[in-house]
Amino acid sequence: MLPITLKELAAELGLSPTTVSRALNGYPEVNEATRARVAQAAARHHYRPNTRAKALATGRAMAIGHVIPISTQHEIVNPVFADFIAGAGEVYSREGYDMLLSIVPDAEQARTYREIRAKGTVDGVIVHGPKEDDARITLLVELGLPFVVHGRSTEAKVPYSWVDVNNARAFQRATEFLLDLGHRRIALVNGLEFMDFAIRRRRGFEAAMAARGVACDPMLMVQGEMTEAQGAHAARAMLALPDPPTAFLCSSLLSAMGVRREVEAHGLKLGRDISIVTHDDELGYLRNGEAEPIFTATRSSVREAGRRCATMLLGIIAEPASAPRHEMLEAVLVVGRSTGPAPSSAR
Amino acid sequence: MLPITLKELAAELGLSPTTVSRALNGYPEVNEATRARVAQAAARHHYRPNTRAKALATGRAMAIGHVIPISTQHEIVNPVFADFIAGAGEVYSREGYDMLLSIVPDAEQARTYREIRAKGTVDGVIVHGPKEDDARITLLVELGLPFVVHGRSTEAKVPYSWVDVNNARAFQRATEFLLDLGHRRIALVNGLEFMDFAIRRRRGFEAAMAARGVACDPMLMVQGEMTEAQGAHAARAMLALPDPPTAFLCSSLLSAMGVRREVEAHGLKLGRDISIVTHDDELGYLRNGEAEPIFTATRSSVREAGRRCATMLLGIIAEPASAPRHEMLEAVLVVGRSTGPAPSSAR
DNA sequence: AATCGATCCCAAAGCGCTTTGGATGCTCAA
DNA sequence: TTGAGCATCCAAAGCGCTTTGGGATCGATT
Repeated sequence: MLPITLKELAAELGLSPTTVSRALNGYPEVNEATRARVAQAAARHHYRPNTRAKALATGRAMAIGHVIPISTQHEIVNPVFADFIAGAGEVYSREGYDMLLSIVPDAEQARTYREIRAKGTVDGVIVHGPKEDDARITLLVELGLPFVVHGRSTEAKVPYSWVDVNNARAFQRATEFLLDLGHRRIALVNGLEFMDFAIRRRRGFEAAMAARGVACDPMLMVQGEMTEAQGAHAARAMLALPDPPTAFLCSSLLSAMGVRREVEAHGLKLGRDISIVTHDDELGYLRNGEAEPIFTATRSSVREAGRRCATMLLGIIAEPASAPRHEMLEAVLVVGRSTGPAPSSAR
Repeated sequence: MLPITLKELAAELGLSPTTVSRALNGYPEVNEATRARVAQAAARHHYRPNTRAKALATGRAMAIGHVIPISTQHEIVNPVFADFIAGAGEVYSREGYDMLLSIVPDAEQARTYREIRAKGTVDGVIVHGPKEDDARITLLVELGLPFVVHGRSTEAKVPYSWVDVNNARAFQRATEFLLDLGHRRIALVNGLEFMDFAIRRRRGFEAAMAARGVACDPMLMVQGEMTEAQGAHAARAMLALPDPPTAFLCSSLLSAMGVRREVEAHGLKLGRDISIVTHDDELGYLRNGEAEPIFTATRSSVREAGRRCATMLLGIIAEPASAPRHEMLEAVLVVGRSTGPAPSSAR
């Protein structure tokens, strides 16, 4: 059962394809009575214009590309990606856009963007997981393909549009919060520090420590893929130190869960013996408690970020000549049961 | 900087578009010398045929659609989805296909498939998250859109192609394993039981219990969104029962982590006081330990399932008249540190 | 009665590609 | 010498849609 075409629909109605097209696209030069007739027939047949033909005729693909980097060593897809996509997808489907996904090893990113541009399958792209100095940004500017970066690239030399969480401030505040509770031995369990967000988080942490004249101990700072295992490993190693941390600052709920496991395995009690603050992306399947948060956390919805990115990109596509846009999301610090005053003297 | 078109390329080479097209597509009726010239020029200009035009001309979109249902109550995107997509994406990019994503509330599924079909944006679709009696299957058959279901739909009345894990057998074996260890009070922490996989898992569990003449206690069976919180909740409630379980069978690593947390919070030791077996989808960011598994688990890579589904679908598209295809993946039971003999008498 | 504007509709071109059905030489056997 | 056969190439149509540039029709205006 082949889908009905515009021409067939026109034939059935005794109209020209032109008129049917205009009727359906809301042009004024068509009688309201015939427009109604057309609309009715279209609905009856479940008619939808063929996207490929429409795209070819209009020059607009009505599709947005998401190029998801996949780290070649670990073959891991960033777990925030599903939620981000869900947020962006809401916006796209509301605006009649399709979403095109490419999951591409780091090494092939440039080639992929070139191809996407040449093949003309999308009107714009979202850049995921920017590094500190990300070559994709220059490339995309050069290619003239509209794009929005989810995150930033500190070292980028050209202006570009982005939506980002204020990672530095979030981690600075989290650190201050722990310092205020009397903690001095604070561990940082961070993401991979070639990722821009991870660098900013570390800087925020360091800035807060420096401002209070507390030294950062390299032994208490790790980076890595943000998994449960990472958190557990880090905690195990650090708790075995002669001068172990009294608090952990984690970049992800999964890491925090790993830390918690190890903490409890040591017979220590969370919020009394050891404090944990974590960043919380508010992933659908990984909630930080319900009404009351389990972990004290810097919270920022990655799904909302997806919505914002998509909205911004569609705006840019609608107004290509406009200046680069930026949107900074502030994480809120929510206090849960995982933090408490530093254990006074005893150790 | 607009991408170069076939016509322009032809003009530059002093050839007709026809010849250039044939040269690039490997048709025999073109001189090898000119083919080389064409190929070289194409490479120099990073030429790629415009997908929309090509699709329109050939009638093949060279794209596969994934329609991801989003449960309207919880707004949760199934966490396995990222890994599945990654697996499928590998296959697509290798075969020159694009991947189109629609994230759609349950209620709009039918409309979405209709639209996808009419708009002609894809050559086939993957159906995610089948229910016990899934209307999408009949609809897709009726629409004549090639598809593969990831999972099965027990009550479906028409033949269709699927790739599935043998969920029943996996959970049956897991249950037998626990029974062999002497457990009798076994709790099932399942996914939502309108999902086909969850039903099969329950049946496997029940079959194993029945075969040993052990009664299933409804108080020890819960279903729900498979999150850490779910596991913790379930465990808390069940451990408070007068006759608490000695073992938990979980449908997801996240649930299992929740159960573990609650178990440890009760001062019980995993593998000695309480056993846990879980299903493990081998998600990239949620590994069940490294060399040695943490949880005893029925393991089956969802990423591999993605690869299989994609491969099958491309096969069906290449050979549309062929009979429905099926592929059953067997989960392996890996033994970790979370299981041990049922605590003898003491309670 | 002739002109003019609206109003409503249509023919045809074009988007960038593939593909059908030749056209043009050139070689080689009869 | 001729025509069959082959190797190479090309013109043009067509995929399903939008859009440009009119063409009717008709009531209103002069």
